[in-house]
Amino acid sequence: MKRTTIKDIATMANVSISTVSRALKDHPDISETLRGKIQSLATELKYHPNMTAVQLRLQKSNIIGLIIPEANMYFFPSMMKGISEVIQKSGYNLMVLQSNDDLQQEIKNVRFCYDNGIDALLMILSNQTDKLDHLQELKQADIPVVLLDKVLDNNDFDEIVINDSKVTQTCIEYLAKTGCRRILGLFGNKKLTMTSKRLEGFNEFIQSNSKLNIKSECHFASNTFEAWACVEKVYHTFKPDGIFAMSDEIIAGVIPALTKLNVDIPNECSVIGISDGYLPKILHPEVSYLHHDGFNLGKMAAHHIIQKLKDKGTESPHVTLMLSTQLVINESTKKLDV
Amino acid sequence: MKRTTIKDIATMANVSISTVSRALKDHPDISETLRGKIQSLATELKYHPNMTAVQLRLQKSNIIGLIIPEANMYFFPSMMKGISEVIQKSGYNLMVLQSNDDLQQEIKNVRFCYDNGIDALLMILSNQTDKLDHLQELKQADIPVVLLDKVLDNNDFDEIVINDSKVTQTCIEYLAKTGCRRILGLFGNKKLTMTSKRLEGFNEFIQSNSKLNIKSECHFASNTFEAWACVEKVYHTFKPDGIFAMSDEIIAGVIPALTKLNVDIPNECSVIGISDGYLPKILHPEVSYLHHDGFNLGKMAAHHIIQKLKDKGTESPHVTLMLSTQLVINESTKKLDV
DNA sequence: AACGTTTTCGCAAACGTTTGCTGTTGATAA
DNA sequence: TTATCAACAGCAAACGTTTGCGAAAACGTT
Repeated sequence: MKRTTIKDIATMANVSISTVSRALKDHPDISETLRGKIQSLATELKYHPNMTAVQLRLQKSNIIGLIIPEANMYFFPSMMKGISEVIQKSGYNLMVLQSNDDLQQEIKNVRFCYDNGIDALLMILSNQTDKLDHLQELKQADIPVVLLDKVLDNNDFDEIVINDSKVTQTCIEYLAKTGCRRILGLFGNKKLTMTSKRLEGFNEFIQSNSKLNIKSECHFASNTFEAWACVEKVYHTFKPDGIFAMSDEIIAGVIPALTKLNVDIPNECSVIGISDGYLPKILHPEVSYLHHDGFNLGKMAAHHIIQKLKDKGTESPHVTLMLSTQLVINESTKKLDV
Repeated sequence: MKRTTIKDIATMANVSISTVSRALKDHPDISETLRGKIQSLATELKYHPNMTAVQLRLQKSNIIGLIIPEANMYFFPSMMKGISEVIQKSGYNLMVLQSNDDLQQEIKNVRFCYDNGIDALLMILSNQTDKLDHLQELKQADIPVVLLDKVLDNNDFDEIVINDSKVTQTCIEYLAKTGCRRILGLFGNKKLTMTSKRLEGFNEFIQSNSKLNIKSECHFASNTFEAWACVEKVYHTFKPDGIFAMSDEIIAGVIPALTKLNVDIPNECSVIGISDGYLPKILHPEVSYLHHDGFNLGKMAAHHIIQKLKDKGTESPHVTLMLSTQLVINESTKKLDV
């Protein structure tokens, strides 16, 4: 069955299509009576505007794109929830695309967004992405872009992040304060700026607190099971009394590994991580973590990009928004003496 | 900067718009030389067709919509991966929308998809959805719709599911075979067809094996922490020697609850569930599960809908595709005597 | 009765494509 | 020379909207 168009209504009501168009959006040019007649006719015929046509005419889609590497289980669900909540409230629609951590796919996705007339783009870079050429076109077309979470140095796009270095230091500091002196750092994909920032924080704390004489060792794992394997391999050689896991994915490998090794957490070895907060609750023992709040990150990002959409036209320098964080202490670490 | 259009190219090349259009898609009407000239001009000007316009003209978007309740951590990531893999390979694009388990939002999403000219729709119903009126318009417009995983009885849409009743029976059967005689069933949202099907299977096994004299008790929890609380409350009164958890979300509550209660799994109490397979690996002890494979479900659904897209026009009755499943036995249950 | 205002509505262009049809070349065959 | 034909390219309509402008009708004012 063909979709009813404005033209159908015009024919039936014996008026021009412009009159119908105006009547449907309560334009004062159209008399009360005619307006009513046309509107009831429209609902009767179940008329809904063809957004493709509207988009073409208005050069505006009300769609905000979101490109993510993959919908993994930890961070994205809560972040997407935050984003979509805000976006929907603002009358926009969210269109989610996945790059599967593949740069070529990411480029295609950006292309797709641009060619389909999205109004703005939220983006989490893939692991492979190390420059942002594919975003220049959007920039030139004055389409707002906001990068979340993973970012690159020296880019000129708005970004919203946590202070990776600082939060890592906070974690290590906690371990140190509770007596850990042999700390194993487990990190994710080496190529990510996020990883190097967190690694930086890790090393910085150790170095600037050299009086504590902390021994440390760092390793990289690109997923849960690599992290697991890594702990199994390293534990007996390095004998850590504290482990820092830079993400949920890593935490999910560390805990089972230690459990299998029959390590007493936290008495033999403390564990702390950076996490969105869900996973730590269902693991045993409950893991201490620096709360990297995906839900709020999403909300902030969405708010920010909608603001940019409103301010469109006014030139503004790019900004970096920093999300506040919080340390949550559970059973996987010793308590601080108060 | 304005986007370059076909018209810009036409002006520069001193030919008509139609010639450019044809040249760009290698139409034989355009001479070799002119074609080359236009094509290089196009790449030089970084021309990319405005898909909105193409869509309007061709009445086809190459976009497949996917509406999900929410991007929770367990099932959706792998499913989405399966879907997007297949869809991208077929030259389509996937547009993901979330209903947040809210029927009104789901209706809006369907509306949005329809109004924006998607070619087909994949859909996981929200918990609230109990009829499919909002999909009728798509059906009438001959837009393929495939329902995944959660379905309703007596609908006339294509669906792809697992045999909920049977897989549940398989789980309970395993518990029974390994000696469990007091089985606690933990289920999700009561209103879901999925839940009642699985509950049905549960009860059916118990009843049709009455000679085994199995005592059972069933409870409902709509999320991980409700499940957790439920186990805490029920465990000491009912004293189960086997627990069936109907989903990852439930499993994630059951294991920590038992751990806190100091229950020895599986010696005091076995645990088995229906799962996508990731979570069981990182819990301790590793959980036995009936593999409900999200990745494959996604792939199947995507293949099916693309096939429907190809077969468009040819009338066909609605089908129900059944995903094959597999039992994976880990440490959380006793082994079968061989 | 003549004129000015307001109300009410339609014409047509525009958004960027695609494509059926037509028209113009130049070459070939009769 | 003329008819035929292929090769090449443009015109214009169409997809479904929105909206500036102009015009007709209705009304009020002198």
